[in-house]
Amino acid sequence: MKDKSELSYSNIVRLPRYYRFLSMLSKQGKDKISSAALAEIMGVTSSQIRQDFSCFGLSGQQGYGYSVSQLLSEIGILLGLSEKKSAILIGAGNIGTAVANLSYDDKGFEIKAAFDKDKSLIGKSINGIRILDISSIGEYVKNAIPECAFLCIPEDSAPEIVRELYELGVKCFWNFSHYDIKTEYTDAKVENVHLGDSLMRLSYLMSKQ
Amino acid sequence: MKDKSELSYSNIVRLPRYYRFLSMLSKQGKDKISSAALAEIMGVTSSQIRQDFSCFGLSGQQGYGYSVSQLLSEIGILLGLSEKKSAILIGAGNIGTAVANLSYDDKGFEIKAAFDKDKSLIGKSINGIRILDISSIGEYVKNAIPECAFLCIPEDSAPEIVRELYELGVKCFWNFSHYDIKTEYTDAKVENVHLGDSLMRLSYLMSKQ
DNA sequence: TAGATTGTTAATCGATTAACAATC
DNA sequence: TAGATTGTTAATCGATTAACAATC
Repeated sequence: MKDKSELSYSNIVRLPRYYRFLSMLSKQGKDKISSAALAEIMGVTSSQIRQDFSCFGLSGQQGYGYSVSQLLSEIGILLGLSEKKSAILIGAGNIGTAVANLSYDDKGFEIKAAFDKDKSLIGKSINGIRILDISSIGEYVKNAIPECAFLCIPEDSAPEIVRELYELGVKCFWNFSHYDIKTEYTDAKVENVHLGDSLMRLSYLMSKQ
Repeated sequence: MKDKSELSYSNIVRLPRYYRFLSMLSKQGKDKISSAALAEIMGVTSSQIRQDFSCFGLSGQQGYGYSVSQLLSEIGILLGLSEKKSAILIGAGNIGTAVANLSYDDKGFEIKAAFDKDKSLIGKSINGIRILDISSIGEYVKNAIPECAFLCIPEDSAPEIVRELYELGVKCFWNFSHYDIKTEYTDAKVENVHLGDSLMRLSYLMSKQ
């Protein structure tokens, strides 16, 4: 197996998709799959699957195929799904509420607290997560030391919050704002969800022709 | 300018990001930018910018640079942001509510109605959008003929709804479910937002090393 | 004119696919 | 053993970068 850090971004992007399809097969009671059969289901080439699996350090059995349960468990480990990482939610508006209500049991995260500046929300809970005053975030982070922040706030307030969090040692972000964290903090670990960009791509697809 | 349909996916993915950075420059009052200066701001190479712009059919002036307002307006046209496309929202839960509350004025869409199966939601409104009974969707679509559906429902109910919509002529989807529309309906225009996949990638980034 | 910067061609790099020997 | 399928190497394809002539 290659060093994990050698995985290219193209590889990483496909990893969760493999996990999803293999979970489905597992639920269906399948425990043996060939690269050709999986390729058919996923709409990719069997070559790519074998190449990817080889990069991921996953092996099958020649003449037989791969074990679904084994693939699942190894991809789960690779993705770090079994290590619960603590997160805080910044912004308890519409997006924040939706994010708070996702299920995190099987995804390696746990939201410990939420923060908002809206006084009317403070003290309430979403999905069992207490909403605290954003002004208390420095104090909270110093004590609780969350590993990661889910950034569900508008772009204009993002730079300030990110700076504060980063200086307190929070360097991983699930970023729903348009603020470009990586260009400012190159060593931060960031996964962006840009709903606006996604929608514009749909607009493009619908407009052409 | 090349035929629009010749744009590769790598090109399309970058298009909204250019739009965002150029909007920012425009707000700052800049109306002249060189590929080198834009590259610096966006953290990419100037070669890529010139190549992309050339693919997009955008031109500058040799020895001078590009006009921000001109780029913005042409990328806006390319993305189809000025043609309002009608959409319906399927699912008025947490994600659906968040999606209903996004601003669509400048993104080329308008949500005409929302649908849910939860009787307690029916008749209410989110952000001025009426929530209708999901069982009336066939009738609604036949009359209103929306161009696009925003799919904010769990995966298990997605296949059935997509089939119904597709057969009624709705072939464009902003898909928040994990149901793989493209493999079933190859001519559908689909933009996926897979929050689970995104979170797993973050988990991967945080787990390695 | 001289300097700057585009637009384009060619070179490089990386990712995907094809082929097939290894082997279960 | 024969058939199936992996694992890997080589070939192809596409995307990114570098270079520079064209030209404002």
